[in-house]
Amino acid sequence: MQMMIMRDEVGPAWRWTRQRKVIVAALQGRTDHPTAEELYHQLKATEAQVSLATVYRNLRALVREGKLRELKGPGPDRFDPDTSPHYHFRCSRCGRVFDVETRYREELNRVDLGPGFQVLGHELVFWGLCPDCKRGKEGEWQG
Amino acid sequence: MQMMIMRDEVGPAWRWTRQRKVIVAALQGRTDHPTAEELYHQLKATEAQVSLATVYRNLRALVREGKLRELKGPGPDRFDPDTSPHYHFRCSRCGRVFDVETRYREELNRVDLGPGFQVLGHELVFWGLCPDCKRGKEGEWQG
DNA sequence: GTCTCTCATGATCATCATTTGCATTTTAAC
DNA sequence: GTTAAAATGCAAATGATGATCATGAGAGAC
Repeated sequence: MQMMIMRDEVGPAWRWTRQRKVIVAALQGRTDHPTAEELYHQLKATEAQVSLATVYRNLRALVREGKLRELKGPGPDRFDPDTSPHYHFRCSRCGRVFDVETRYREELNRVDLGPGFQVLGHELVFWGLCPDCKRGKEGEWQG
Repeated sequence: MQMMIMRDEVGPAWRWTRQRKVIVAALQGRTDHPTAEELYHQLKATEAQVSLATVYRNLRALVREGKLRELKGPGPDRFDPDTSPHYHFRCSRCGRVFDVETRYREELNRVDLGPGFQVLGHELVFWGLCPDCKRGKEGEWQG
């Protein structure tokens, strides 16, 4: 299911370049929230070379337009092509990020933090050990 | 209410140096989750000078020992002397971080993310406009 | 107090993630 | 095709943070 990314007209004209197509396609092709660097390496292996700066520039641009989510945390930023409301689990051992579902989204969206605070959204991140790392407790780190 | 920070004996001996006293006191004296740099500037103004490297070293050391919390996000890390369970609100405009309370902590601690996942904790961060920034929507950024 | 052994500090340099400047190439529109 | 604005690639610049290493300072033994 290849979801097209369109662009509402704001700011300078948007050009659908070869690099942008490749970057978006690569990101949408995986569900593991890669870093810019990881995406860059993937593309480098392809015939469709893209510079690291361009990967960063385009990922940030897409985030600015709300087409991607940017996940902060220890280590480099990760990017999530799924902008629908959902939460994440970060493995403390291998650093990988997984999607998770909970039933609290509606409630948390309505939280009142007191007078004067305008809440526009929230992030919920669980952390612990992922199945792989829990199983191989004494083993090696998996990238 | 000046809370003492003690240390359980693990690793090399802990020396209660002048710099450590000053850093901890400065951090506990504020509730606004400062960055290492902000803390450094505050101390620089004092007669009790401390190098930036030492500020970082000691903040990280205290985090490692669970005496402080480290808040990730856009911009440099912030530090919270309050390690009791609570959540945060980050102003998208000025970047400041505020403490918030919700009634979901117990429930969220018990969330089951599926077989194999060992959940050790979670972070919940709300974002939006703080009272100051909401009021002065067209004004300047406040640091 | 003072000796001494570690550990901590300060200053600088190194690194990692990311951004930016700029000359060159592409795209989208005519 | 021509053309102007926008995007790219590369390299150098940043910003936040960690590491190195010679020097300084706690803390316990005497």
